[in-house]
Amino acid sequence: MSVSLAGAVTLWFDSAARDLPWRSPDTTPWGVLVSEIMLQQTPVSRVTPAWLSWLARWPTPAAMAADPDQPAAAIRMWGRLGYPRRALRLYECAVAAVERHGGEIPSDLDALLALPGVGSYTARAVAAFAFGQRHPVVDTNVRRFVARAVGGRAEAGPATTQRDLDAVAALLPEAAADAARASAAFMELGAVVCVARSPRCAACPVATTCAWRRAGSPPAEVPGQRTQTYAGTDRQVRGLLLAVLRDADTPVPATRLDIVWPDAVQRDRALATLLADGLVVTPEPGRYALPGAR
DNA sequence: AAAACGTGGAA
DNA sequence: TTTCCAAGTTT
Repeated sequence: MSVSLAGAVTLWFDSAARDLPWRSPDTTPWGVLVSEIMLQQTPVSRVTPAWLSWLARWPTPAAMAADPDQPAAAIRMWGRLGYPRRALRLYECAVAAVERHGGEIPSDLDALLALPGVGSYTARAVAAFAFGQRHPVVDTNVRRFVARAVGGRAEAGPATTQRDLDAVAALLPEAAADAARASAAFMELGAVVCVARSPRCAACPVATTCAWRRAGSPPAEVPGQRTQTYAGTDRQVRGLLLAVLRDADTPVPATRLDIVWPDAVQRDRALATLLADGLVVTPEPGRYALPGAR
């Protein structure tokens, strides 16, 4: 073997990396954290404009924490990225940074893991991409790429396990900066070449050594998981309700919410979970608003 | 450990 | 038109 897997993929990354704004060398750890939270289950194409707007308005955690319109402003700025609880978590991260870390995003992995909405993936991504540390960064792209290139399987398991972390850690170069770069490269390859549906193996820098290809590109073992329809779910109703409040500049009466969904039982249930999540408040009986809205 | 949690674009 | 899927986290 002339060059390691990480080396080959990193070399490819050097010329093929997309020019994403949060990859700019002057991006702060806060900017990296914002990107990682936004990218949780949301495609790059939709995140990019939201990230630019977010950082323009709140260039630091302190700026965000001090904004008197929070957290309503965060929820509004979040727009339609989906999973709006992430907007709340990001605001809470800003507050935590100010209260616990002198206004900075911490570099320590355990301190990162203690931030709201920051799990195993996001904490390691920030530690690696913002601080250049050597940690396995394992997201769905990396799991899929490693499952194929190393494991010879068409698909990865359903969730990130300690085994996944260990497997990726074993692939990383020793030098921290190289390891962080390799992690970004693995993710990029999984995102644009080693994709889920029709992998573009002709464009892959490690196609000749890929265990899955060597095995004849066998199909996935399990056909597929549940289809998970969206129409008619509580999720859709929550989205409709929150959209009304996002677009309103004063607290709205219940009648404004009643019209977005005909089933009162499901509507009330969705509203109750929004209240429980802290995404909606009742400033006065019978009226609803985003938290902190003035 | 399974299920909840949004949204929109591509196939 | 329907299904798949996108840099996950939390309970």
